[in-house]
Amino acid sequence: MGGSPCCDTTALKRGPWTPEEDRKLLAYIQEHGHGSWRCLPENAGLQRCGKSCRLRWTNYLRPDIKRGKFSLQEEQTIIQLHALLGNRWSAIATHLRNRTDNEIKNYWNTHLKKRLARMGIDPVTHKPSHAALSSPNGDSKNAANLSHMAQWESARLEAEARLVKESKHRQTQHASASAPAPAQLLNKMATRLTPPRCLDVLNSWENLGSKLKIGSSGSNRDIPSPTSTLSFLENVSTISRVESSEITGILGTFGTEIDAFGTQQCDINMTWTMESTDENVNFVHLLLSRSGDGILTDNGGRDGEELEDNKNYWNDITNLMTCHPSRSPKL
DNA sequence: AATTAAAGCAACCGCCACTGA
DNA sequence: GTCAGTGGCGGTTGCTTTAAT
Repeated sequence: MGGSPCCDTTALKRGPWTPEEDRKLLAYIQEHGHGSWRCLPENAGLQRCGKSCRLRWTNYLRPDIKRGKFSLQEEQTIIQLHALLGNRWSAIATHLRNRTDNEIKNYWNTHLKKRLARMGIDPVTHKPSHAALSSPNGDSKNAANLSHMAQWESARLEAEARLVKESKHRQTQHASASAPAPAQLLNKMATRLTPPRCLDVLNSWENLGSKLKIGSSGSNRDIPSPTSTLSFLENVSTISRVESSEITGILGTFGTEIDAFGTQQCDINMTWTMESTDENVNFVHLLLSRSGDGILTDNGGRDGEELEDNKNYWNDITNLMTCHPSRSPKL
């Protein structure tokens, strides 16, 4: 783990943490909180620098950390957010409860990036590789994808420009740090001027989902064993001239940051991911972007533990789409 | 069984943003 | 406005484990 140390470490230990060090750090923080990381090592009796203690706590010892295999839902969320946010691992981590940015980053680099590459998707740009674009029967689908991509990109870029203008004003109004709302997330993203990214990956992931639904060879050990009727759909669509209050009605009960949409009529681009069986809708993730200003919101990815009546939830969404048939979803 | 290569991941560093003096 | 201290983030390293030969 190369490079020069971050501080004077002549008397400080480096490298892997021992169980005894973990115990000391855990016990100290549980009793006193971490307070100043700089002072913590001495107070806790550790021969480590504060930075090392903070890293060990945030990436390993924190009691709310979820460890182990990533679920299919988590993988999809990471890919979708990476398409929007790029390598903003901490921002992505705020959307995956109990996963650390470091763990997500490692998982992306060791699993997802390679898998996307095998699927013909450039993991940096999230655009299809040349080979994928020139597939014999993909022209019409790609054209539709490009249309949606253009809508998303347009909305996102508009939002970035607008939010850069507003950033100074917002900074004075949002002095207290809390979990970032999607608009705040975009604000932070905008200040770093991320390169344009697209959402072709969603469609390729859909293809993977379709293969999984049909296949029973079990060759892909990364995917949880499906039930006999598991279906998995992803889509991007645009609802025209919808009252955002209609969407509020659907999402409001799940504590969504729908307030960002206000109450006026607007065009809304909608990306959704769902997983269902005959009996249940196990997971629904909605990502909405208002055309014009590109304000984003989502439902955070709702799973079976959170959705009391998943089928009704999904029915509400599909009914809404049906009421706006001009660009209804391809189900 | 031994060796080598690849994968996984914890931990590190440098940089940057924020805050208060 | 400037500067130092601090915490957080993203990129990277290198040790350990697993798979392949």
